[in-house]
Amino acid sequence: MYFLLAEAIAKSISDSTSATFTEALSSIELPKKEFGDISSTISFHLSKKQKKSPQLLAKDVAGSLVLPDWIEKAEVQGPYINFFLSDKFFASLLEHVFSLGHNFGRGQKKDGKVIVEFPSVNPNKPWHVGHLRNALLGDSVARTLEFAGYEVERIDYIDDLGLQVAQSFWGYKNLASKPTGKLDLWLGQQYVEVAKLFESDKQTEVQVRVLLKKIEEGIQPEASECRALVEKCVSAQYETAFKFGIYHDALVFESDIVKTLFAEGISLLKQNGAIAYEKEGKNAGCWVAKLASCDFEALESPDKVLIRSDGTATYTGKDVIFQLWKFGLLKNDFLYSDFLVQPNGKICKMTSSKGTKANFGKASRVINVIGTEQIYPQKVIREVLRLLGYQKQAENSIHLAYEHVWLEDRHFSGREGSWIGYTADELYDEGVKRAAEKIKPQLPSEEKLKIASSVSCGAIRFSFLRPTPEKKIVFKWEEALSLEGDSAPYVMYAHARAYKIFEKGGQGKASPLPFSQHERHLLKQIMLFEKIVQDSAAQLRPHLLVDYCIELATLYNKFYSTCPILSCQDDALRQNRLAINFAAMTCISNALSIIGIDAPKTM
RNA sequence: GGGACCGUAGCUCAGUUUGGAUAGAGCGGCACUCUCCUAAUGAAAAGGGGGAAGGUGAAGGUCGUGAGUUCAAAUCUCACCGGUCCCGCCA
Repeated sequence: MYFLLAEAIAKSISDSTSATFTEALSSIELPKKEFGDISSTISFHLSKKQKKSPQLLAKDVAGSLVLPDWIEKAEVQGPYINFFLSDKFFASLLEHVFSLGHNFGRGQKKDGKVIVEFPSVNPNKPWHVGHLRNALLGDSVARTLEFAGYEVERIDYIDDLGLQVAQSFWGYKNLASKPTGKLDLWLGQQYVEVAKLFESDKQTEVQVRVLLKKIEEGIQPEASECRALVEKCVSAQYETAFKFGIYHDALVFESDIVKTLFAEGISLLKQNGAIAYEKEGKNAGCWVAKLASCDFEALESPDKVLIRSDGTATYTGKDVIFQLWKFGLLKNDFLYSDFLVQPNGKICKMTSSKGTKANFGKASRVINVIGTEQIYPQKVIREVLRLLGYQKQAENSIHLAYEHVWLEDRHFSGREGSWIGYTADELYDEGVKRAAEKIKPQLPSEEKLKIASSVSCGAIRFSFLRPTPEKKIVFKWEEALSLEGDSAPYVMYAHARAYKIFEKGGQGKASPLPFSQHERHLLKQIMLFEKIVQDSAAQLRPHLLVDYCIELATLYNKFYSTCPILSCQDDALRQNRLAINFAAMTCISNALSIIGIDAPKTM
């Protein structure tokens, strides 16, 4: 209803002034609540054209407006025109929320598919809190886009041909210790050992390189053994993912990209003239993208090698080919088999040498969730697509860049093992422990565990999603697991509170009785939900929803403490308040679901 | 050498993409509320000390610095300062 309201106001402004509808619409703002419910700065824009003072114009405009019945009155304050919403508007809003229920806020279906690729963690270690940030960002962006009306596909890229995996695989085959406990954790710890050996012992290095070459070339039995180990490791990583409500549609293995897409991708690159063969110089024998020819800053390295002199592709070369696949620009396609059934009931598929065809890829927009350190290579991918003539796909290649999670004085390194003690699993478990201490002791222990799990997941999601992605996070246990103040439990508790009242009093019935201050403020926030969903989807910034939830819960709590509901004697008023309570509950629940947090009935 | 991002209250961060009214939260700290102790016998607490789940209130700001554009700048432009990252046929 926010959009309808803004359009209605813009229309009445454009009808009675020289402003266009678009100008009028862009002049609509949300003022501080002391000034009014919604406002327009149109007089500033008009004053430029008409050479009159904005103050005078504001008066003229406000006097001549024909207002829809959703608006009680328009008031002029200096150059601003402030509108006050009518009780009728709020009653309609309540009916609107009632009729949509858990679809309240959902955007209309939009054309085209969006691929979100995340978190693409190397399959030889457990997720640490840094990987978790990537995964939560990707998951929340995917949820937001879905709720906003887009078709979304969640892809996870599995680099099963890297040096890291070869090192872990070598250790798995050659070292004395055998896996115990969760496989990803064991592999990660072992990788630290192997990496040291690899640095110090020439023979180990040679053996690992030989092994790497074998798995790259698909030589058996090593290639199959390694693939099996990688799959087991990803399964273990996904146990972690599921605790946080993170799901995927398909895993794409690098080995399958090499087998299925490479020949076609490379010939496409060569044919198209987008990349050039270097006969001499430092890149002699390589195929190189000449980035200086497009409007790439000339000062960044203008030549980027995509195909090495030995005919293999560089990282960026592979990424370009994978990106082409994501947009459906290659003829060859993967086969898929089932990877596993996820707790949400959906099967996660994986690319595979045998299996069936599926309709993954062919997206109109691709969002890669990758750290800021890869801004340059991601930009190269976009430019190469442009060189290939895929202008539109280049524009729709989006790098969702996020800053890393740090410890006070160092960053996380898989090789050095600085992540040990900071895995996503440990964080989650600690969160469950802390949450359990705060839950009503009278609840049955099974329910207590369920709530503690939700609270832990919620608190962590909140603390990782709240800062904007480009902000570095210094990891601190107390902050990551904060259960007080601006935190998920605060919002979850507001929902539980509303649910209790709903359970006892029902969902009420809205009527255009005069609404009190606190009721109006709460309802206005509910009205904004649709706008926040669209803003958040357009900007790929889930933290807007996090902030929205906090504000919503705060306004609900003010309503709760100032407007008695169940004890209200006046029946019509009671019904109205029950309706507000129900609408707030619906809105909190819907908003939380987009950022992957449960809305509990009790806690 | 070049480029990108970050810098807002003591701390952690919103707000910058789309310029607009008095720059917002949370945490912490402060005051009050509550409570216990403290006077040669008893009551009493101006003043002092301790505790605290909660509640209430107020305080806290050169928006990194300086210039420019504008009726209007945290927001746009430029320069500078501080921090981080990137600029391989590596991974």
